[in-house]
Amino acid sequence: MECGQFFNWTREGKGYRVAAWGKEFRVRQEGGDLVFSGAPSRFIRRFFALDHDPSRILRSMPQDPSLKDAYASFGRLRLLRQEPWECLVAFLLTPTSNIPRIQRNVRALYAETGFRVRALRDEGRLRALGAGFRARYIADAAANRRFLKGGRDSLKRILGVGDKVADCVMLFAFGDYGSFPIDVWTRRILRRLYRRRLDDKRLPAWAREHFGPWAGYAQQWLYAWARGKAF
DNA sequence: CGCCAGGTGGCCC
DNA sequence: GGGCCACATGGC
Repeated sequence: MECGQFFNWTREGKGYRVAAWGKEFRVRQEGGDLVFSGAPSRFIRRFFALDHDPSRILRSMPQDPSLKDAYASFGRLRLLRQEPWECLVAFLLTPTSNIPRIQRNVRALYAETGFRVRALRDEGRLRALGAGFRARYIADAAANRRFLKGGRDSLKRILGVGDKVADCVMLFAFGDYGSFPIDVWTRRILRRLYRRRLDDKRLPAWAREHFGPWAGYAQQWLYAWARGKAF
């Protein structure tokens, strides 16, 4: 919940209230159990990707000390299966923002519009909610939902969708688990730990190749690990 | 107050 | 295709 892949939640008691796939439900972790209410278990298992096997995913990658360390701290996280439109709207709010602000913007947008397309076409309203220059991106996306398909090239026709946002939507909503989104953090990580001399432009392809078909998990472990370290 | 933030589009050459 | 830079605002 807190590792920056998904933003539409609030803390509630010992757990979270979550809004996803047009539903609202509660979850909390108790030891190895996931306790929930407000949604069917079938949905919960799928959303939280409980069918994924993190240790097997780790073993599918080339091992190195940094990756093992990141896995030791964050290996229990899962890549959630997000609803594509909700995921796109959230990540259109991310450029040159920060996690607390993104989450606040996502929650305000959800509270105000429920992510309904008609409401999100109103750029002025989005600005009033604090989206800043990103308001235009979302208004454009709402007017061009036909490009929201499981393909990078189609996604990138939406204003505000570049390599990074496209990779996030492919990874978090379309199940392209080899996707390795490059942002300031993951760029820093890859440069410092793996490929100091490689062009920025080549990093996404390099990471996909290096970590393999589950590279997205490596990305998420390393991201969570580095973010807590003044890396 | 100044720097940075899960980048991108639109210029310029 | 690469190198700038504005974008709108909050966190720290």
